[in-house]
Amino acid sequence: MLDRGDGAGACCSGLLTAPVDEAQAVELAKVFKALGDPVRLRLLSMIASRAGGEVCVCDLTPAFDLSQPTISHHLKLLRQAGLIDCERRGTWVYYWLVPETTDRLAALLARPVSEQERVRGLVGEIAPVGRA
Amino acid sequence: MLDRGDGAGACCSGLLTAPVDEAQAVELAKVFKALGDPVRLRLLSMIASRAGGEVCVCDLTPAFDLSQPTISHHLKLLRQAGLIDCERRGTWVYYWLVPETTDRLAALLARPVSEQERVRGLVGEIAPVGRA
DNA sequence: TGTCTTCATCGACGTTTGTCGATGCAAGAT
DNA sequence: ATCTTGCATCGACAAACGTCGATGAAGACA
Repeated sequence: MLDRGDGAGACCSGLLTAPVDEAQAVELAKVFKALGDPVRLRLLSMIASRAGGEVCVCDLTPAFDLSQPTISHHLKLLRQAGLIDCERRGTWVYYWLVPETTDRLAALLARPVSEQERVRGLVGEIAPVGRA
Repeated sequence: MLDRGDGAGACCSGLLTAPVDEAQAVELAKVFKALGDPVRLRLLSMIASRAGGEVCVCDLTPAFDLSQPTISHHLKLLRQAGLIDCERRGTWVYYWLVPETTDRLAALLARPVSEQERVRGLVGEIAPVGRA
């Protein structure tokens, strides 16, 4: 999932600049679908914003008015989408963000700078990327 | 939906830097859920990547192996999520992207630059934002 | 060994979703 | 006025989803 092995092709093309093919859309939809639930969004946000970068499940579960199996189920979906990963250490299980996945989503939703200029007006604020 | 009227508060906080509250998560989940379907992703991509910025429904429907009411239903969901908008001109209906919504999603999924440096190694490539 | 705690999996249930055919509505064409 | 075309809405149905209680598995501890 979220294969980045196709070089500069589909990986970096962006959702908004060229039509995505069906296979790509199926893979992408899985990740967006994982984000399409309030509980999972809050879980991801809690995990990602954690200071140490890790959260124990025992700290996540009591934050919701849901049963423990339900939280476990949502964490599984987030993990299958490649958004988080986990590890068992002794009695507890710790989850952390996979930033590469959210980075890729952000890049897919971002428009080229040249297109943003048409709406906003902050061209001079951004230094040219690449060669200075 | 996607109200930006709360100043610099929830609008720009970012999903990954601080835990989102429940109301915010509910609103955001609607948008991500709209993206969580391969057909809708392809529709959005086809609309957004269109040269003139607009697409007639009559150009979208034959691109899928689905019935016309189904395409119409998906377009409605995308519109309710604030991702696209439409207008009837004579016989035809034209759809276009609402870039503010995708911009906001991209910003929500983006990490602060300082955090990206820990993973990648291109600190010197990026000029400091704000004061030079 | 046995017990306790933490978390995942299972089976079930009601709700939501994606899809279809049938129908309705708006706007041009005849 | 009538027909035709383009698109939305309606009603129905199977599949997927979110949730729960019950159960299972892994590890700590006595």
